[in-house]
Amino acid sequence: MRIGELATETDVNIQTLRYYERRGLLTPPDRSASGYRAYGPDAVQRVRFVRRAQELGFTLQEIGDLLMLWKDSVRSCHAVEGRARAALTRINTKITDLKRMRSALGKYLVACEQRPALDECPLLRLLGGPGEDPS
Amino acid sequence: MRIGELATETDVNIQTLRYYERRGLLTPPDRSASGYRAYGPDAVQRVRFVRRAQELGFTLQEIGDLLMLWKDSVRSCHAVEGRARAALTRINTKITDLKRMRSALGKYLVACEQRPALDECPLLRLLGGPGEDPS
DNA sequence: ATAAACCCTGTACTATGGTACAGAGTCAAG
DNA sequence: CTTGACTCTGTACCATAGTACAGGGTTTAT
Repeated sequence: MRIGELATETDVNIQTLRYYERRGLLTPPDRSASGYRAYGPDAVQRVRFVRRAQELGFTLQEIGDLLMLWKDSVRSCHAVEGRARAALTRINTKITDLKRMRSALGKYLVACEQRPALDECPLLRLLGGPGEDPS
Repeated sequence: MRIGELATETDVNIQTLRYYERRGLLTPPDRSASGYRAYGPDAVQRVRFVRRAQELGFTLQEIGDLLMLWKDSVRSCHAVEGRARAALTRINTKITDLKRMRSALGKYLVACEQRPALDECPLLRLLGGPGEDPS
């Protein structure tokens, strides 16, 4: 299997596959006599692993760690759990931040909709104004 | 007021202030005879506006737009509302994505904790496994 | 008058996750 | 046997939001 087929199969850009290899996420495959990458069928599995892990919120760095840990699979469960917990914490933090943003922004939008006066934008006012207008 | 004082006052890095100026978020201030930026007191207000807007989830691009719109403040309320709505939509999308990640990851972690068997990590198993490494 | 502290521009680098392009070599079909 | 599709490496570039540094000039206090 050459890189183009792997790309089609996994729906991942060729450049991205080579990028993953550089990042250490894909094991450098055997090469044909002319230097073409020759992937075994496992490669598809591996690429999908990477994409699934990304969907779970792991960074490429963490995914690399995960793959390292996979090598001594039996003893690494604890370490993997740690990574997952770190990802979860990060996700929770982001959700909290975003919710805070959302509620603040939501308030401003309500003010905008109610249009208490016609002459100024409540959103800009509530932001304090960029300088000409002391809030 | 020179740039260092503005930086201290707003708790924003000097480099960042110059970056904001390049991005068009800060009006280029007057210069002293020797070329030093000389800010008026409004500059503090302006920098704080930028930071507050960032906290609401606006990108620097959008903040730039907001500042443009501010110029014709009366007629721009609608346009501002549009930006805010875009930011809100983006925030909601992110929250949804993150919640999906969190619930998936949470399931795996539960499996990890319950440790149904001692010999393999459920998290890696549930990810499908990275493919047996031929190395 | 000299040293510390400050400021200037321009450029390059950080992290994150890729994408694009140049210029060369290789493979398969007509 | 040539054309088109594919692949190779290396390098540069995209967005985002900055940060750092080199190599100068300026201001201020002693």
